[in-house]
Amino acid sequence: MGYLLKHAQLLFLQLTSAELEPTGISPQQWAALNCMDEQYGCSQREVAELLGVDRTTMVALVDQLQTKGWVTRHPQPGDRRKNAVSLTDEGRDILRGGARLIDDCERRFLAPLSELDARQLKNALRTLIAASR
Amino acid sequence: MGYLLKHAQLLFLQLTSAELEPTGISPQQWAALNCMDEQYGCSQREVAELLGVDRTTMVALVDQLQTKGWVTRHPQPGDRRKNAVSLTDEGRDILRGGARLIDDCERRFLAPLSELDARQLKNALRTLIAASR
DNA sequence: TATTGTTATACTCTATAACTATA
DNA sequence: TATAGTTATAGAGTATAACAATA
Repeated sequence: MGYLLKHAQLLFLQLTSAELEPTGISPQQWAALNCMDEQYGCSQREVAELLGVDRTTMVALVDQLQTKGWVTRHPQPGDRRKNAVSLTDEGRDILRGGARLIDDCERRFLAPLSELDARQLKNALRTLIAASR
Repeated sequence: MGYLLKHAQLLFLQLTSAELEPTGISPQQWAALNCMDEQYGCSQREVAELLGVDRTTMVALVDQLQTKGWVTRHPQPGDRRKNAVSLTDEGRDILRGGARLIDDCERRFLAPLSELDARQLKNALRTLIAASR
């Protein structure tokens, strides 16, 4: 089981990394943009929790995205300790472009399986992850 | 898909790491022992290939296992560049003990799924990995 | 010339501890 | 006293380059 999960994960990561490489964004950066878009105006802390990374790791991640001009930080009005992170227009473009490429990766990755098997695989993984909380 | 694979892999790794911790062996070390046992007398290079790690990484791995007295290195008679790695009696004991613990982890990990779903999950992952070669 | 094992080195990803500013 | 963000630092885990021994 350990071997299967590790190697499947590595294969998909390599696929998406290669596909996103020309756009200058990493899979992790894309995942961060995706969180920020879905949860508009949420704090760095909340994005970190959704991604499952440490809040110190999040600092560097947001730094990178800010340097590229894809996100902005502003103190939240209600609680000035928190940085609300939100996407710029260019960030939204990058997010959308990346989503197309990642969807394509997923289609190719799952191509060896029937549509039913692919759906069941995703459901099984979702069940295992949800059960561990 | 990336999220699902990454987090499922991480969960299982944490489970096995914690379970093996008292025995002083890591999941990766156990996997190495398992390869060496199945492919008796094979070279470091071959084990590295099966595990999917670099040959330089393999050196440190075998160093650790040798320090603990679980494996031995001897030049292969046919090709003296190669180190045949094989398990000591104690290494075989560790391998067997670890196998019991890992089986137990897998049972607990897959418990939220029906037996059929668990079997299909493993088959799907195997298919995806095999298709990528 | 190519391959195996080795070493030294560096890079990536991540977490821990200590600091600041706010609450 | 506790929390959000930050910084510096250290620890895994990994790969790259160069070298010796062997083929």
